Amino acid sequence: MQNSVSALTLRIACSSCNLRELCLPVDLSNAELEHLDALTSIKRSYHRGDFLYRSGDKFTSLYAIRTGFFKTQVLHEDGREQVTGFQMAGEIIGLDAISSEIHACDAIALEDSEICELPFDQLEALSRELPALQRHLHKIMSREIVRDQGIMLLLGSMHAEERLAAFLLNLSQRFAARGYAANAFELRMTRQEIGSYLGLKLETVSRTLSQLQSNGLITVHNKSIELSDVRRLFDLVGQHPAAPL
Amino acid sequence: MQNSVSALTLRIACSSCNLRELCLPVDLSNAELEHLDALTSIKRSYHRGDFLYRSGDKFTSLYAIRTGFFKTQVLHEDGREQVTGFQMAGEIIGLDAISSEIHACDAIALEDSEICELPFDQLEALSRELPALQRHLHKIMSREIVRDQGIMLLLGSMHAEERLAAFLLNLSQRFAARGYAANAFELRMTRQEIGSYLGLKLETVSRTLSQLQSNGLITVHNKSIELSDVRRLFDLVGQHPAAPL
DNA sequence: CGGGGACTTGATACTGTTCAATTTCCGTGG
DNA sequence: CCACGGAAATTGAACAGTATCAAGTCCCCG
Repeated sequence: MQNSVSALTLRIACSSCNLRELCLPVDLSNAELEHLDALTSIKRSYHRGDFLYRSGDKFTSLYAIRTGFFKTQVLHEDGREQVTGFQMAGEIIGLDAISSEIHACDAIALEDSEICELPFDQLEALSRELPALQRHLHKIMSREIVRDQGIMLLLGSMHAEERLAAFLLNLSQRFAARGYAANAFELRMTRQEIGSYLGLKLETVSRTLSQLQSNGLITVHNKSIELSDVRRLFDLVGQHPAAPL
Repeated sequence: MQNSVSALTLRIACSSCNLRELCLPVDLSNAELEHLDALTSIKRSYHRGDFLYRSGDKFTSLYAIRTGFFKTQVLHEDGREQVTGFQMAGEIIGLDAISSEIHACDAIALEDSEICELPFDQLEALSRELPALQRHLHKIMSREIVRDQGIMLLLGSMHAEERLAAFLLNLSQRFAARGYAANAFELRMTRQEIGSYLGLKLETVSRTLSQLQSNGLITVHNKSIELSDVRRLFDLVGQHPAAPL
């Protein structure tokens, strides 16, 4: 479930791009696919630091990430901020805004990125016609709920070292699902952003990465990470391969 | 949004029970309502401690709580457990299972409760016919995502005192939305369950409640809570009336 | 090549945990 | 109705983990 990248996302975002091989169960006729293609005609590019949307913006569309990397964050009135997720190619962003029709968080590009805009009214209309699409949309939303609950578990009951192990393993699995190396990758976010996501201060993130390195579990050089002992990383998290977060 | 109890839930769970006054925006004809009533014919009762479903159970239905109080929790392989939410009358439970078609958490009654079972296949079919219902279902799922993100913020960046203030205010608002007293209520859960939900140990929960009491913000007698100074509770959380969590 | 942000590391402070001892509450059975 | 027993809750003292404050280094962008 973790490594099964959203089928809708990919089917949609990828009819016209390079991720088709990740497309999943949704079986549609060619005619039906044409409807989807019509729905997904709006493409857009963003540079690092650009906002895809801001908290308070009116909700109109979901966004499928075609390439690149985003973060979402909620800003508290008193200045506190919490990164609620990091999203990569093939993932859908904006689900939180459906409830109030106003975006509840900011979405910011962490590197140059391309998205496909999915007008939600049209998506709903089409999913009334296509039960497979409807089911898929529901699964995507449900998966987001499961993911969030995994993070609640992490924030509520794990120590710094375990949180970072879980975080790195999660990234690893998601990269692997996209055909990239599972055990060596570049972090797209700063220590502070990682810390915000994991409920830690940036110094603790830095220290803990150093500590994982000196224990031989990983190798760190700035933003480049190598997982040297995946086995022990899983042990730390207390799970065997195929984990939440 | 927090105090707007799920309309679908209520419309459904309440056509045949005593919560009709909370029913919300979904406008349906009588014929359409009959379909909903047909969908919601399965009622069931649970005693305190009963499982509504268990992690690993096959997913077939969502459940609308008609009366009572539930908790949901995820169990980690190494014994850790995390309470992911407390649900009360008018709320929908089971959304996390849609993604994998297997329940990802346990749902346990905290007091004698009644639920209305909503077979998900039928719900999906009906929502293809009724756009208002479809939209409503989407909003319910999205609201759950927003709620979870609020808890992430709480777990990631708040101190014990702030977490408890936010927790109590949230309960207060939800009771108020159901017509119960906002400033005096009984906790249905133990200190340990509160602690698990808030990422604290039960001793810390106890100590912090005592501390809030001696500062004059609340009055505690076992499970009975009185909010003596809502103003300052909101200040603690760093928000003004109408808050997440 | 210069400058500023990002990162690392150390020393110290503080919040929450852990361990332990009591007390209180509540359901059960006499 | 009261007495009993176990779970729940409170409180204290010592401890652990993370935050905070501060200094210095590294890296990348312009």
